[in-house]
Amino acid sequence: MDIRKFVLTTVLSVHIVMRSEERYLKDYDASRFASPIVTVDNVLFSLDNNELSVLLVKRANHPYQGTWGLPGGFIDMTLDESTRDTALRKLVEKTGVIPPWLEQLETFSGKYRDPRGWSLTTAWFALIARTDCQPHIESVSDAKWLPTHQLTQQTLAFDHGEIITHALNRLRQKTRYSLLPVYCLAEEFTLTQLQEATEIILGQAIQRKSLIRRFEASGMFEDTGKSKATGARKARLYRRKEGVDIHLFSRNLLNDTAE
Amino acid sequence: MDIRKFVLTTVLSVHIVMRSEERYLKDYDASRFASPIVTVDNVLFSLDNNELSVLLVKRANHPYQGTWGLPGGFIDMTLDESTRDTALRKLVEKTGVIPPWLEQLETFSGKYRDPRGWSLTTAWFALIARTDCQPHIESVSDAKWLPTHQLTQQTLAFDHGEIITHALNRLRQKTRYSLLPVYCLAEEFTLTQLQEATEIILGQAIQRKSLIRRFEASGMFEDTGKSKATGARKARLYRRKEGVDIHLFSRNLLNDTAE
DNA sequence: ATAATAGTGTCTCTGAGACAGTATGAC
DNA sequence: GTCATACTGTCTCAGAGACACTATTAT
Repeated sequence: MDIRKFVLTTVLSVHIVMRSEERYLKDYDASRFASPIVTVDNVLFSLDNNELSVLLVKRANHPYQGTWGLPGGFIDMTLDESTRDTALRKLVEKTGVIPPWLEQLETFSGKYRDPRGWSLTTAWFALIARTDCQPHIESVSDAKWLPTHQLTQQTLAFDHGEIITHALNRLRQKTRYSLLPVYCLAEEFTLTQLQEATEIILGQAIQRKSLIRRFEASGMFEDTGKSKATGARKARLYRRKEGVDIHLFSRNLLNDTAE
Repeated sequence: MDIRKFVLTTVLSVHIVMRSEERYLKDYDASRFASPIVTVDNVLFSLDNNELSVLLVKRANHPYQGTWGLPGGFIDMTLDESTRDTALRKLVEKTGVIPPWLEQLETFSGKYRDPRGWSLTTAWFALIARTDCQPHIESVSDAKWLPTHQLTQQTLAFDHGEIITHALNRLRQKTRYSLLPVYCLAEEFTLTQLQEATEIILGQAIQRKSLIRRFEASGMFEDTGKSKATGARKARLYRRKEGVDIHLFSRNLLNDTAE
């Protein structure tokens, strides 16, 4: 960007109208000012078949009609109290359930990212266990899971490919200093499942011992008392404690791998 | 939020109009749909007099006329190619210079945060050396620096107090795993200045030795060959290397202090 | 010389990496 | 018993915390 034009920009002289705020608000017409197109999009990740996938929906409307894109849409100002509500509403429409992890990713904006004109989308990043949403998704014909390693082959609407890449980086980074991948697992899970989830996301093996140390130090989990057979010795089943926040560690895993 | 209402929400039946995307775009009228009020705000931090301060401007217009708030405003869709441009344009208006650090913080949205109605603001987080912008700011009567420890006493427009709190948390967190505070220093700086900046931001003393280890390991800086007298032994002056990205460390400082 | 600030050497301590060793359960 | 998977013990190693030590310069 050429920033010199900004340096030369002078402060606009402000026409101060002297009237009460009350009266000002009464007369205020939100449609007076040209406004960008505002949407909300979700990057929902899930694990299955040793793959990390992202949920896509086929666009029913223009622009990019028929192209795959992220599940999202316009804010419903009567239903939604914030863009978080919009994100949740759209996710529930497509998956039938509330994802156990939802955080704001980043807002993408620009003159050229939407053919209709200047646009802005607040992107959210979510995790879910595949089994918790698979039945609902299979009932909808216009939704599919895209394995992230096929991202480059798939043409996507708008800048959704770029948004997914940002979300992937965030997921990988957070996996190095938290146990975020548990939110991709079923309610009750084994340490081996958590290890596999972590390894799929990071794309490389980790030390089980390091995972166990963190698991215990986090204080986030409790033993269900149950165990699960997987062909050999039975593995203990854990669950997340009620109302416990995610624990952030002060060191990263895999700190040899350059950032 | 009551999420049951979302679970009950059914997918709207989509009226698929069969016409070419080209024709669709030609007929597209962005003002057809109700849209939230969209703005961009900046949280600009700076250090002076052993204090971390944030830049505020007195609002010239309704709503909150006369109240202090963050420097920001509407997107100019002809000037700005993205909200980053909007953020920069507003910062240059108020400070006269481009800040050496600018990153997106978060987007705040909601039905009630602006009395005019449903609104959304993309907040940006910036750092600058006080000396680089002080002359310009002093020439503008409607701008001031608010020391962050006085945040609770100051009434601010909209949810700007909350936004500043988020930015502060981000700054403190990043200071623990990077050398972000250098962006609050002049072009040429001493290690002691960097240490003091870090300590002001974190609100506690750090080990100079740890800072030096990180400083050397980061590869971000070069010796200017010059040095600066401060009353006793002269301190070496360093500067940031041209075009070098910020280095992220794999461990945090102060990891005793609970997250 | 003294005081003050700049910078070094080196020990401890935490937690990740590595990997050998033990436990459990299906067959 | 064997074999596969689950789990533990314990060593090494990087880098933060702590703090004593040396270096430089104005007075």
